[in-house]
Amino acid sequence: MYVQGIINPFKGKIGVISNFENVKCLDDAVTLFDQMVRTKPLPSVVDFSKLFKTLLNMKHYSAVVSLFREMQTLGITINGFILSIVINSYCLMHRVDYAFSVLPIYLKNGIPFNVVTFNTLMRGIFAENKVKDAVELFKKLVREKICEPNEFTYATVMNGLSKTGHTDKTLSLLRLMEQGSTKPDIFIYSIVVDALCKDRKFDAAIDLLNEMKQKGVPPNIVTYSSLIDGLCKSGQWEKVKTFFSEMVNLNIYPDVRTFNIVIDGLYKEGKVEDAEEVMKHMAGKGVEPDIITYNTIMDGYCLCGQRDRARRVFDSMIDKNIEPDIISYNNILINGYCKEKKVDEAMQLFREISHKGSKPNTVTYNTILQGLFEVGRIGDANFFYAEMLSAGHILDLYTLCTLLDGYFKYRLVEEAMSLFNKLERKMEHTSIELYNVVINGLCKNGKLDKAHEIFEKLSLIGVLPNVRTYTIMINGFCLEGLLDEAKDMLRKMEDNGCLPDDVTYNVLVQGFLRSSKISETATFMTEMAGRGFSFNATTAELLVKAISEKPSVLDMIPELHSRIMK
DNA sequence: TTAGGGTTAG
Repeated sequence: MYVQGIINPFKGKIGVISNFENVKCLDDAVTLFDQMVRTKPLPSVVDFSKLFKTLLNMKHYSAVVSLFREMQTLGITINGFILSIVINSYCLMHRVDYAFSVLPIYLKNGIPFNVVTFNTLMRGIFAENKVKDAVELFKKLVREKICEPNEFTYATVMNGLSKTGHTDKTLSLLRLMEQGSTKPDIFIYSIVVDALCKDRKFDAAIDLLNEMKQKGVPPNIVTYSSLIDGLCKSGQWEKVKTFFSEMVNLNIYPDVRTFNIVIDGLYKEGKVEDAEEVMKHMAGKGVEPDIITYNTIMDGYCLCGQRDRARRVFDSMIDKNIEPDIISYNNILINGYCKEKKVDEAMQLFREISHKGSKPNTVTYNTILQGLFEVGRIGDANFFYAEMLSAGHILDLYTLCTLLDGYFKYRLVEEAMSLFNKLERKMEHTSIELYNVVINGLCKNGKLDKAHEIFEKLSLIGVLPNVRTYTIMINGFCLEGLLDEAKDMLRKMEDNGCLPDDVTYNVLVQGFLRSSKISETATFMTEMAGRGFSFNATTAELLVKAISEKPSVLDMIPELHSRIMK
């Protein structure tokens, strides 16, 4: 029994007290809804919005929509709270078009739009990667004074921008806010710190952290976790320790998320023992592992080639009554099968998952798609992609990159370009990562001119090349023996404030070595050493080859000499 | 006394 009628002695009428905490699943919610609509007098609109919020939290977005329609059919009063929950549901279903179609309902019912309406819509637009549309809406709100943007508005826009690679714009908005009346709060600062870390601008992130302290907006657990994540991913373990201690000294205690971040970082670097040490520390501090901890551990073991151990962890999870989720399946079982090139087993498991109560998600599809391409089963990959589309699955950037990369890898340039052109026309997925795949694919298939053309177009369409884009172009030029162009590109990237990384230098060195330009190779190697970058396997192989063909190479490259001595 | 913002998986 979820609804209890009680007499409210002050108002003298029957009110409904609903215990929404008892609503555990979709059935409970629908039962409660049915009871509510039959109660006389009707429960308040507040009760209905609480129920809708509960459904939203349980991710039953389409249920929100259908119950909302039923309310309308029954002529039950609605309000702005309910409408924004409906808009949010559509947005979370990646149907921002339907979300917009809710706007006329405001007008019909005389409910004014407010800043929440637009914040929710903007988040939905960003979720579909329509950066330009979102920014346009933001500007329109400000320009036409439709509503006053608040901290939430800025947070939404800045998060959307940073997640699509526009860290610089995020930073300018921060500075703009500091001048204006809506001052940046802890959410805003945390978004910028995270953006800077994802952009590998750690010094800037640390500067901002200090700036926060000075401005009286002290960093919290999220800010520190973001920074620690960035530092883990870039292998700066000393700094990880520093900030870990710093936060504890400030009485900000690492939570399960912080620990998961560190454990994940350690496994990704193959530091299994350190990861286990951190887990012990975590247990000692009384922080309970969650499902993500287990998934991280399993993923970590798989990465270190200890797949059997991961399956143990899998079993122990079940023993501890922690239900494996779709990520557990994705990370260890499906991904494991795919890595072992046992795609049929992966497919079979994929079919079984839904019977076990989990639902394959986009990552599941992407993993299998990638697995199929990996073993060259292009026809099956296409078939699987079609299945994904017809099942109404959301394609993410990874899906598209996997498809394009797969096509290019098997020299299916026309298929790749036709898919890319279709995507570009829709202009929904303008992300540098997607362009990187296309530019790389074209370069590797001997279509440097076309690749260059797309590269040049990037700035016109507002997509910023990143270090990988430049490296891909440099590699493209090197493959064609156009070493001057490769060097020009290196200069260009530095002029544009994009610093070359170890991959860039390895690519350059390989290009010059292949053309036997030893003295220039030596120059780049010295630069590499100065920046603390090391050779990768391919570079080392080429070097060995060059030396065996011509031993004097060794003397021409002093840098190499000292390294070999070491 | 009901709506909208930040950190971890491929």
